[in-house]
Parts: sequence; C-alpha cells; structure tokens
Amino acid sequence: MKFDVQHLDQKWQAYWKEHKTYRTLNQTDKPKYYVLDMFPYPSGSGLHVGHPLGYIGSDIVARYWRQAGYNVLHPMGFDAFGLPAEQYAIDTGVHPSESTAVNTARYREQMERLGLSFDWDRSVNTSDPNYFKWTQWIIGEVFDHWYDRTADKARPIAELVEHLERQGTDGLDAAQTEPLSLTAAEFAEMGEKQRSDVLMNYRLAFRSVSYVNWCEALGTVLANDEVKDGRSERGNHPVEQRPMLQWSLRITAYAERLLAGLDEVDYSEGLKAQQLNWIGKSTGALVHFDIKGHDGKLDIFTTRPDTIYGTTFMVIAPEHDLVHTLTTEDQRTIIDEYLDYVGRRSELDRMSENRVTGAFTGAYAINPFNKAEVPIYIAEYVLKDYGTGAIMAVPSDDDRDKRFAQKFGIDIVDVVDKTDYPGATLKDKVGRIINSDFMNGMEVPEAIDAATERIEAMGRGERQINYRIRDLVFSRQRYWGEPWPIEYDEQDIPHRVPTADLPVELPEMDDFRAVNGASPLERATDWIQHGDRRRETDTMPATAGSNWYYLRYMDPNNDGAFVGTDAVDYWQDVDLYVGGAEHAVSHILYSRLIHKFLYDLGKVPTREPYKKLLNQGMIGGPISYIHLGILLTDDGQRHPVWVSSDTAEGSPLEVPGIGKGHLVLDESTGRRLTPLRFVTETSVNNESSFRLYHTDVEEAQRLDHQDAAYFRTILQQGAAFAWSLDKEGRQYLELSAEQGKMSKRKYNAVNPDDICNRYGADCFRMYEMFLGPIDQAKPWSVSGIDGVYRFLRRFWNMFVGDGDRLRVSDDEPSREELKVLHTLIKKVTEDIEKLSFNTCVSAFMVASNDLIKLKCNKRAVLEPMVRLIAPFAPHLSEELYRALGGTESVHYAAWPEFEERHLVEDSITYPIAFNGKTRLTLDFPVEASRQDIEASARADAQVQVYLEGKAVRKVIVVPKRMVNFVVG
RNA sequence: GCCGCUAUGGCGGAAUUGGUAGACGCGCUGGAUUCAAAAUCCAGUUCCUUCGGGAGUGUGGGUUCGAUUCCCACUGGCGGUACCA
Repeated sequence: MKFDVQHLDQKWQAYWKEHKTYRTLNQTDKPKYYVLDMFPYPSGSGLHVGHPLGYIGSDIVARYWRQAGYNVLHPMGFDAFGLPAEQYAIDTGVHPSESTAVNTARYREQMERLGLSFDWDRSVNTSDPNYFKWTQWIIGEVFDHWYDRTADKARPIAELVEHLERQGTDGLDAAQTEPLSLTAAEFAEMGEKQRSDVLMNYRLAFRSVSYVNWCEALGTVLANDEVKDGRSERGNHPVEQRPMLQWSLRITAYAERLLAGLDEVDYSEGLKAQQLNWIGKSTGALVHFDIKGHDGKLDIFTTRPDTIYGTTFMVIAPEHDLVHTLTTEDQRTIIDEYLDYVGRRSELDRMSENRVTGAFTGAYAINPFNKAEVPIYIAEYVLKDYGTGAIMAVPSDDDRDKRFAQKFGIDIVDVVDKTDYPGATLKDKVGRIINSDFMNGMEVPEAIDAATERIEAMGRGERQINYRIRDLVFSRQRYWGEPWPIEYDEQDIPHRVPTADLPVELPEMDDFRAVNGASPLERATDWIQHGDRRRETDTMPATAGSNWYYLRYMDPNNDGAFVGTDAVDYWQDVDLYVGGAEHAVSHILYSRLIHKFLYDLGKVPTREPYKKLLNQGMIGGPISYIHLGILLTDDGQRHPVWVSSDTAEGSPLEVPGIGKGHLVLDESTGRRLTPLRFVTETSVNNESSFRLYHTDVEEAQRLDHQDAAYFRTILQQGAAFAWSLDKEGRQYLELSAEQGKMSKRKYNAVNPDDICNRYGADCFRMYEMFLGPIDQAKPWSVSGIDGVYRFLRRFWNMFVGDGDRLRVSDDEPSREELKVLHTLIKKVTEDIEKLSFNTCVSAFMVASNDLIKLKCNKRAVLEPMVRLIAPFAPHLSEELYRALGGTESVHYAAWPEFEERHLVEDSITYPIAFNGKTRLTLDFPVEASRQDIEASARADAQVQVYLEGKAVRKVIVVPKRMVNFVVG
C-alpha cells in the first residue's frame, strides 16, 4: 500500500458512491442527529476555497455523530432560483434551467471531490417542479390563514369568515393591514368582491399597495436585505421607493414570537442581537392630537409620552394621507414644491446627505394636555411606514427634532432636567421632569407610566408596541422564480390554486426581460389565461424556496405532502446549522417565520427550526496588481513599461528592446488586476511578497482559459517589462496586493479542486480546519499546507513501513502510549463538540509526534487513532482501517471510548512562582497535601536561592496546580 | 451614530473555572544525508540583555498572592444597521 493521495481519493470516493455509504434511512431505532449546511446558489464560477470551510466543519460533525451511533441526516441541495441565472439568460439567451443544470452538476462534482458525506439521494433543488410544488402549497396555506392575536396563532380564513358573519369585527383581535370596523350585518350585505377585499386585510399572504424598493435597472422590486446603501446588492444599481401592488407576507404578526424564540435557541449573542435589532421592538404610546379647524385627528406614536409638554411642533411623513387635507391655501405652493423635491430624491440621496428639510402645512395640532397649538410640518425624516407616519416633535429631547427646530426657528421647551446624569445623551431615558404640570419632579421611567395612564384615562390614546420590521414583500416581476399559486376570476377576486393543480410551472419563454415593471410572464398570454381564470404573473423571491428546505430533506420524495408526519416527527429539527454570516438575519428570520406558521398548522412539532447555529468566517484572498509606468528614454520617447511596485518615480531604467531612460508616473499609468493564478507568493525578510515571474507571463500567453485571456489583454498595454532578478536568477516583477473577498471578478478565487488534486482531499480538509477557529474570518494562503501534508505522511508511516507493507504489531501498548492515545481521544471528542476543529488537528499532530518518538507501532494504539481521524481524513483512514482488518466502513466504526485511568499520573509538575513570576518547576506526588507541598518546596535547594534574605509573607498552594511564594 | 465581533512572536494561531503565555504548523537559522538539489531527519527560534537577568498578550488604569482570561476608560480592524419617533 502506497501513500498516494490521488489514488486513495478516487478509490474511496468511488466505493462510497457505489455502496451508498452515506445513505440515511428514516426507519431506525438509533437516536437522530441533523447537521445542515446552508445550500448554495449554484453560480457560474463554481466553488472557491471559502465555501468548503463550513461544509468540512459540518461534515466532521456528521461523521463524528455517525460513529457515535447516531442516525445522521446530512444532506445538500441547491438554491437554484435567482437573479444571476436570469440575467445570464438575458445576456446570452441560454435558458436559466440549462445554465442552472450545468452549474449544479459542477458544484456537486466539486463537493464530491472533497469527500463530503452527503446523502445525495436526498438532494433538493428549489427550481425543480417536484420541490416548488410544495413551496407553492405552503404559500397557498399562508394565503388561507389569518393571525388571531387572542389565540396567538394562525387560523384558517374560513374561521375568520364565520366570525365576521356571526359578530362582524366585534371581539376580533387580528393582525391586519388597516384597522377595520364592521358589523355582522354589514358583512352579510357585502358582495363576493367586497368580502374578498375585507379578507385580504387579514390574510397572512396578502396583496396591497406598498412602497417598495424599485430597481429600474433590474426591472424588479427588491427586499430590504437585497438593498445596500440605496443600491441593489446584485449589480449595484440605484434603487428608489415606488408604490406598487404587491404580494406580502405578514411577518409583523409573528414579531413577538420571533423575538421570544431567540431565548430557546443556541445562536451567538451577536446573531441574536442582529435579529433583535432587525425586529426592532419599541414600547410607547399612541396619542391622538386634535387638529385646529378639522374634524379628523392626528395619530402619533411616541416612546416618550413623558415629554409631551415639550411638544412645540408636529411632523408628518410627506406621503401621509392627511398632507393634502391639512395644507392651507397659502402654504400649498410651498408644500407642492417640497413634495416634488422629495419625489426626486432617491433612497441614496436621503441617506448620503442626511440634511434637515421640511415644509409647513399651515395647519395646527392641539396638544391634548396643555391645549397648546403647535404647527404641523411635513419632513422626509419622518417615515410613512413606521408607527403612524407622524410624530410629536420634542426638540429639547430629540436630536433630529432639535436640528429641525433650529433650522425653522421653532421654540424649544426643556422638559427633562439631566443635571443629575452627567454624560447622558438625549437618547438616554433618564432625568427629572420639569415644566410639565403633574409630572414635575418625576424621574423619566415613572413619568412615562404616568403620562401613558393619563392619556388612556383621557381617552386620548393607548399604550402601544411598535416594530421596526416591515411585512415581507414577496412579489417579484421576474421570470426565474416560483409563480404565485393564485388565479383571478372575472371579478378580479384572487383564488388559491388547488393542491391537485400544483405545481404551477413556468411557461416556456425565450425573452426574460421585464419592461416597465411588468413581469416577463405578462407576455406569456397563453399561459396567463387558464380556463376562465387569469394567472398571477408575479413570481416569488429567492428566499421562498430556502425558507423550508430543511424540512424537505427529511422526506424528499414525498409526493403527498411537503414532508411526511412520520419523517418530521422523527427528525424534529436541525441540531446544527452551518452557514455564512451574511444570511444571519434575513434567511434565518424568514425560515423561522415559516416554521412558526407550520407549527401553528400542526405540521411541525418544534417551535424553532434550528437548535444551534454556526456562522463560518469568510476566507479572503490577495487581490494583486501589476504596475504600469512610462519609460522616458534619452531620445525623448515615451514607452509604457511594466515595473515593480516599488520602483520610484525618476529611477534610471534600462529595458531590453527599448533602451535606457528613467521612469515617469503620470495619469496614464497605474495598476492592473493580476489573476492570482499567475502570482507567486514568497516571503522576503519575513514579509509576504507577491511576484509575477517571467515564466508565468509565458504561461499566460499559452493557456486557453478566461483568466489568461483577460491577462493577455492587460499585458498588451505595456511595451516591455523592467524585470528584477531573484537569487536563482529568475526574472520577476514585484506586485502590490490587498486582502479581499474571493470573487471571480477580482481574479483571486482559488479553486478547491486544484488544491485537492495536488495534496489530496484529506490534506485540504485538515488544512482548512487548521487555519483557525471556523467562525473567524481569515485570509487564504497556501503557506502551511505542506506542514499538514507532512503530518499526514508521518501519520501514514506509523502504520506502513519500508516496502509499503503494514508494520503494525499486536504487542501490549505501554502506559505512556496509552496515555498519548487517551489524551487524544479526550481532546478530540471535546473539541468536536465545541466545534473547535483547529485544535483537533493540532492534537493529532502532537499525538503523532509523541508516538513517533516512542516508536509506537502497536495496533491497540494505532487502530483507535484511525477511527479518531476518520471524520477529518476520511479517505486515508478508510484505507488504513481496511488494511488493519476492518470489514465495514470506518465511518460507521465505533467512536473510541475515553478511559480516565490511562491519564492518571503518580506525580504532578508544579510551577513554583515568586510574587507571581514562575522561576522553576518541581514534581510532587498526586496525593501530596498542601502542607507537604509547601514543606518540600521550602526545603528545595533552588527555592532557597530565591528565598535567600527575603521574608516569606505568604505561600499559596493550589493542589494539582501551582505554588506561589509571596516574599517582601 | 448605534449594535455586534475582534486585537497574543516574522505569519496562521494555542492556552480548562484567573494558575508555567507563545502548544501545533508555517517561515527562518544551523547541522545530518546528497556529487548537487529536492525530499527527509536532528537542533534552535517572543523581544531586549552588560548573560546576572529584564520586559512582554492593542493603549491607560483597577481588582487579585497571581490577569491573555474579570472590571472601568480609550484606540485600531472587521461585520451589521441606519433619520425607527
């Protein structure tokens, strides 16, 4: 048997595939363990070395629990609907389903190359009709339910209809779009269409006009998390707010439960904080202000009712319904101008400038407490969608209100005395109330309660809780997504497509462009007309399929339900969920929402989908640049020349083929991206250095792939190279480099296949784990991978001697050898459970180093080591395990058991410190008492040297730990 | 601005409830082997040093016999979020 990693990888990967080694069954008496990876979107650029970090970690965990005797579910699939495939289709004419199939196959190949123990028989693909049939079914269920706040759960729409027929909205506490008040009689008189509109106000999947993030360039609506800094995350196009008729999911109904659920799960504090933030709960009061000369009231939400006496003006959002009613004749021009200005402002303008703007409506509100008349303004800093879209402005106690008041010359009345709280900002809810009648002298929290009670007693409002989270816009005017399972009748009443008619498949099309915000599906007229009904043409966002996929893996081929009851009762929930931190908020939150909805329906047994969450760190790579300068030759000619990054302006240069001159850097010079594959990373004077070698330039001229083609066009921009020579006499240019996220566009993605082909999958797996804690971001660097490779070979050589023959003996292991083994078992077992994989790799190295020193070749020690390393190095361990006589796969071989007795020592080495500084160590028997240790230590000759001429004030002895002499 | 994470040799990183800081690996230095190189093996490698020792875990303070670990204040880096009333 030879240490030939390529051969071992191929041999065992083929074996596992053929024998379906990783197939998981639902019928078993073993306990379950469910390890899930966030499934990838199969992009055209394939996997880079950043992706597998999480996959390897979860694979180790899966293999560990499998060996520990659990029935492990460890599946992988594809989040295959999405914009890039559609954009690619628009650009190239290749149908999204074709490019998706190609990319999916490539991803799977790459994952198989890593030796990941996925059960591919359970793989899912969100764009597969057999899958999205159930995505549509779930959304149909959401459409068919409303949220009963009294029962605190979703209930069928039919039960709402019964309630409305029986008693109207009386006694109804439901999550809703607009507050509605109806009697049973009124409801009874309604026609079908009117009733449908009423129900739409309550449905958990509902259609309404909402302000959405409209992206003109992509021709679609984007979710909040798809927008970054006022531009689309994908493609970086401008985004504006636009009112549109859209389908939404009523996530706000679940806000409180999504918050409460965070206490049940094992997520990092940081992640919980992000979710908390996103939901953004704030407690305050809804207050009605009368409007001078109007019948209507102005409702505002405030978290600081205690400051109501400091209200010197009101602000309503420019989009507020009352703007036109309130505006007086003489202010109309000013208001119209302002509205016009706001309409022209994009989200990006608003955020980047952050200036104080607004306009006076001419109307006045009346403060319910002191009857003061306060002017009503409109201003863009008040948002239509938060609270009531109107505020009472208290410039003395709010930064934005203060800036506004200063700009518009409005009075400021102090109502909170903060002198007792030095350093407190206006945001802190502390201080003593002044100038506020009955609240004077109260501390802020007390005053908030008092004011709220008074407001309620006066019938002027009520206690209210507000959430920052918005309902989830769930419509996309795009092709490559699940069609909404909705059809409209001739009265334009939406109906759910019956389960028997699912899935609603996409029509065949060859032009996927959206025009003027209309879905490309609008052009599929044959498809739209379905009998006497008209199909909905909006599709769902990418998050639709990924919200519930963890359930489908439990029972992927069930065609009678999204998941079978038996399957979900057995698998319950995900024990460990591993994925990138970029999905920490939206994806997790949305799938928690769907899970809670399904829980209300009694379809899943647990309240939360993911018990424990691990966010792997991002792996960055060097982005390197080659520098272009101008060679000004002695004859006055200018030649663009490639130079080292450290070549200074004015340096004399002699370039072969051009001649002598000196370097000029001007605006036409600069740096050009250099594909990482042509860059050599070396270490010079302990500093990392990136070089472009002459041989690599030659290679770039020869090679026939995208990076090389790009690089050739770049290199044509320079006439010649001002090479430097290294120690070996090879020509090179020094490059500059910075760290950045791996991406195809930056030409710095490293393909895991390349590493596996060179070092083997086991080495790649262990090296990625060895880089550091899995949850921390780190730069990719191959320096160090040789160390892991050397370790694996040394490990192998413990088993296999000269002549490639097994050299394991059946002799009794020594005490020392057993101690090494059991130290390792303890460490690896504990660290896998802590998800500390880097320290496991170190522990294997330490144990091997120790055993090699002991010249150990005992089966009783080495065989358990093979079982221990199996999760990390599945190929090599499988080979060794079979060679040692194992008949079934090592990946089902029992996890070695730790025995404390092998770690028991006769004596313990104590550090001896003087005033906390360790000076020497001494050995004492394990059972030595505090007194014995102190006496023997004092008697020690070396100790006496340190104690000479000093008074011992105190001796600290911690048995089994250390001794400290306090001297003075 | 707010929230979260983070800071340890030339580098990646390790260190149990506060108890020998720098495990393990890379790199580097020296040696063995070799015609030579690669590979492999052995030894050394935090810094300073007058070779006695001294300093040292982003900075400044504190608690403690003892602090990388706990507390307070600050600084840098990364991520999230953004006029949220």
